[in-house]
Amino acid sequence: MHWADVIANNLIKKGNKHVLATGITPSGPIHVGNMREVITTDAIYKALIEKGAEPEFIYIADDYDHLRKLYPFLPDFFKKYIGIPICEIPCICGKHESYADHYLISFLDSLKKLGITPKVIRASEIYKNGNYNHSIQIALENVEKIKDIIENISKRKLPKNWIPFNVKCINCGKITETKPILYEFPNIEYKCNCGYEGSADIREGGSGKLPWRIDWPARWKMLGVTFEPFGKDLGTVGGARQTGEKIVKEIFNYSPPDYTVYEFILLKGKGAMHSSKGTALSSEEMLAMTPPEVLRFLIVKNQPNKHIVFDPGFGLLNLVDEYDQFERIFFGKEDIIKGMKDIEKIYELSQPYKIPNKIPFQIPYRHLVTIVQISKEWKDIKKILLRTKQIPENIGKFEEKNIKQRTKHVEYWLKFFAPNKLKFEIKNKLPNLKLLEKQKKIINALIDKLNSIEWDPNAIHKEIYAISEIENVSIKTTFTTLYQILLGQNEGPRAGYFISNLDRDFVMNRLKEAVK
RNA sequence: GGGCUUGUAGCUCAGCUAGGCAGAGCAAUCGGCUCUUAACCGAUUGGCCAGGGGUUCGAAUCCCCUCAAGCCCGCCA
Repeated sequence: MHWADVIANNLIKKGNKHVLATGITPSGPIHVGNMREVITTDAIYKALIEKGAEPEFIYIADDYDHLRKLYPFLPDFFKKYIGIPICEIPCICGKHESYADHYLISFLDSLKKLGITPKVIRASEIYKNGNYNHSIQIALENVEKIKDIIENISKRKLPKNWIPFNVKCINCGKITETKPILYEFPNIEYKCNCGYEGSADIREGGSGKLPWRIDWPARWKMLGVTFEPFGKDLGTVGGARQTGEKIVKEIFNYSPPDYTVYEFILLKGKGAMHSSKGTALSSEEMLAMTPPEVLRFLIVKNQPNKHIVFDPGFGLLNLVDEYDQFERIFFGKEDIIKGMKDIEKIYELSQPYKIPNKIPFQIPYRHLVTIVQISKEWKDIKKILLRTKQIPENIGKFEEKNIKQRTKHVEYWLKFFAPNKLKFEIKNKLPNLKLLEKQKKIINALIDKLNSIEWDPNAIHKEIYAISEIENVSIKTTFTTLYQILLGQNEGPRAGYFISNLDRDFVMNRLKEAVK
């Protein structure tokens, strides 16, 4: 059984209605690793629906969290915003309402492409509109209990006058600099490092924020969360999940939600992703170089508790190939391979929206990698595909759009991630080169032959061999010569396929020019 | 120190939440006209499923122990 079904079944044992929660702080570019939380939850959400349950899927944007430090991608002057909630810091590009929105909007945009449509809740809103007030009051009534729980479980020593609430300074706007002096419902008198002294009324929304270890359990209760996955780092002993379980039971009187711990996605050769260390692949980048179903596929086919090593170089081609293979098997075009499990389910869960009712037209990614480098414009690419009969004349609009979209992804990949070994450029002028006599001889012979043969990969390939043999030139020399003339380099894509994709007249003229 | 995960072919990994013949891809070897790169085709080779114990008619799969590796343990996915 697929893991999403296993989890869904366990949830259904407890009831039919569920609230699945996810939460990612938009304090920087959201990377593919972060995406795992949302895609994992979406898979469970869809499995629940299929089984007739009534799940609700929510995403909480922690935009009331403060800026923790000056991340490497931020300009120096952002230093002054450290400690201020990210929804109250100006946007880094100036086009969004706030710092948080800058990252949040593009994240939500990615979600849409992935077919993930949770109810979005902004932490800043539920703080400001007072939804949290009751929880804040309860937390402040149980200071000692909460302190005990956190100190016992996390082995962390909290300061003497610690309270489970960070007051926001009304003067400097920071929530990290204030020290509480006296709490007497409903007011907290505080002193801020900026010099300001004042009083906050917790009945007023947005007067401050619960620290993470209390915020999380308070939220479970407030929103009725029954399932929420989290990363392995939070699952550790003494971590927020463990203190949260106890706090939610003993302070907020609510059962902790079910969960699954998900592992990190590692970048090949670089290890775990950290936006702050520059070793992250953002979800926008990923969605620019693959279709969304492939990103879903990557997450869905792996058990959440297994780490994924993702290779954005050659590995991406294999991933897309594998997806295409699953698709062929799903539609019965290819036999299932022994040992492959849950193929149908994985394919279904990989679809952002509807499952296609017939197999989409497939052109291998690797092949597109070659064609896209031959022609930049879609209409030219289409011409090649038609001429080489890789797509039928009567191709449907939807299918055409699909392939066109893939070429866009391939272009992006070539630009930013493809290994140099795979890149080439058709020179629009004959490269400056001096051919040896035997090279000229072979090209002349080719010109004669290529005129008359069928313009197809195998025929071209065979002709190249035949002529090399007749002229007694090493095959290597022939290939190298062709690449030099067409690409200005010594190596290139498989010659037969490659040349057949080029315009015949272009090739003939170029060859003639080369031996003039 | 604590926790989680992993260990299956030369390499990368499926198969473990259904206990029932050990599986793919790549590499290698051979063949397809002498085949250049990650868009070829067919065949062949290749495994004490980390090691030990237990449960079972039957274990890669479930349980226990040992060893090794990776990651996490202020915030972080």
